[in-house]
Amino acid sequence: MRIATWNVNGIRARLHAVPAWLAAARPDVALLQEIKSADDGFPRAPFEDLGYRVETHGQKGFNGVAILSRLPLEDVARGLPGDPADDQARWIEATVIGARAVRVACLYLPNGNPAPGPKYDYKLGWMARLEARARDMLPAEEPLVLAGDYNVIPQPSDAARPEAWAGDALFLPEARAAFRRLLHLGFTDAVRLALPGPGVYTFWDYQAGAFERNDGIRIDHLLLSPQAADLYLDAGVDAGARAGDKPSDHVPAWVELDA
DNA sequence: ATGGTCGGGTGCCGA
Repeated sequence: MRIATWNVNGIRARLHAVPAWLAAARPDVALLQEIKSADDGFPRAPFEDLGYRVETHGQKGFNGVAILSRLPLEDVARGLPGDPADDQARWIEATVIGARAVRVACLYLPNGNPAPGPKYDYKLGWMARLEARARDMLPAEEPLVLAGDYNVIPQPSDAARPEAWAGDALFLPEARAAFRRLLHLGFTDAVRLALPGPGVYTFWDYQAGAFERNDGIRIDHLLLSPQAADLYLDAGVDAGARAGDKPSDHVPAWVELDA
């Protein structure tokens, strides 16, 4: 079972790039973030025509997440628990029925800039709720993949120019510590496992020719529970997706499980 | 030090 995560930065703006990538890469499951679409505005047909079921948790204009799956889905749940007042669409989870059943969560973690400020507070609060949700899910001892745009640069080696990110909400100590707390519950960073060296990036700013200069950061992650890590086969990043026409500012990251 | 680029809720906001 190959599971990919991709912040598409607007699904309607990506109606060439995303179906073309799915047709070429053929992941079993694609977890999409920043669809920037309400549920009833999501263009389902191009994906259903490629054999994918479509489950969305959208909102008008910004945010929004979706699960595309060529395998059956069960027990779809929308919204990160822990704050009934939070109406931002950033979390959807489902069980994928392959040779093994795998629980997947698709997340779009808040950016948090400018920091300090209310947006950074919202980010840290959201990360505390994410840790609580993970603590709730782990005792089931089923293969679990928490994947998406984490908006966290885990280490200096995950940025081409770490000094440029000092003071940014993606790289501040509290956000990185919250990411480590999540990892230390027992998760494996799949892309780090496959590609431990520096220079592996999933995002390049649209501005100032960042991609051409390879001035990137690694902020899209696939975290594997112990039972999912036991099924790990391979992982990677498809940086070629940034080179086509009208690309997202993020590229897909993926993991292959023996499931 | 400044400005640079996208997508969408639009002539501004979030990233």
